[in-house]
Amino acid sequence: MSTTNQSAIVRTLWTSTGVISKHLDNSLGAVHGIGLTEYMVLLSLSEAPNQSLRRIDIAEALSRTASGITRLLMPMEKIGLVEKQANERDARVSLVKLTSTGESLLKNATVTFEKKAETLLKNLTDKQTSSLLNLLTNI
Amino acid sequence: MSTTNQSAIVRTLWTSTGVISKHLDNSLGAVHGIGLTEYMVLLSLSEAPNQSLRRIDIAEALSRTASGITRLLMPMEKIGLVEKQANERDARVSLVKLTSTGESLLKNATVTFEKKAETLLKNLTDKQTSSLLNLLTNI
DNA sequence: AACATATACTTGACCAATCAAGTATATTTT
DNA sequence: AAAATATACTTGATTGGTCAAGTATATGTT
Repeated sequence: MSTTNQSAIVRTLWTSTGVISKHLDNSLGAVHGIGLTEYMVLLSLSEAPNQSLRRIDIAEALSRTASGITRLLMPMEKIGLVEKQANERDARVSLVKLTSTGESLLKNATVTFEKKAETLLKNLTDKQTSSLLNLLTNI
Repeated sequence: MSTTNQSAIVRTLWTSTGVISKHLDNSLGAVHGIGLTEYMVLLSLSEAPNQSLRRIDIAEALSRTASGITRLLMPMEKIGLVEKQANERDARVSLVKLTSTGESLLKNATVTFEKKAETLLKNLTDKQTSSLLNLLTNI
């Protein structure tokens, strides 16, 4: 296989993800006042044990830097979507926990997210969708 | 099909593209001093007739705003990768043309790009690769 | 011909994220 | 136990991008 094919994948991945992300970001922003990255933070927290994570873990999960996460969380904390918690065993870490406010916002935002995702991928058949998901997780 | 599946695609698309983009951006930056977006600009220009495009067309191609493109091109012009050209028929447009410097940098950068793309997608078989490309272009 | 609207860009103010450096705490080595 | 190193985070400076508003030119309408 020529590398050209793989380059083409990366290129298509980059452009299509760019378009998709912008649409989602705009929808989430307009309807719920949060960006796509913030949505991903809430999602990560909701799936974590005790709905709380260390900042680094969030950074890792979203492929962002620790400082990026610090800055991202500040306004989220201010509007009460997440809250800080100390870690008893390690004074360096400050855990981030999903609040009930954050949880209910996430629930609503997920409706928007899913609706938008559906329209963005409406060109794919059911079979294609699951096959695509399968391939992507293999990367 | 549940929308959950489509959400999962978008999510996977977002995270994996994020990781991939960062790797490519770092490689291109370290080796050739340009970012991934700049690489995409050069690529678009190289494929355009007369290797020149209007700023808007670049913006369109990369899903960026016109002002974003203006700012992106400034340093590229300064280091001689692209050059401004007037359009005789329409004084509003300022065409962007790939220079020979830009072209040769693009050629080198493409080697890096393809090598990196190959290692990033090494988990996929040939069949999977073409099937993935096929699905992505359907979006 | 004059006026209104649309298009192609640029600029100022802002935002999200990065990197490099700094602080505080934990862990490992000697 | 002390010193060196590693980890978790924060902060200042910078970058890449956005949006809103402005300028210049082109096109459509009366």
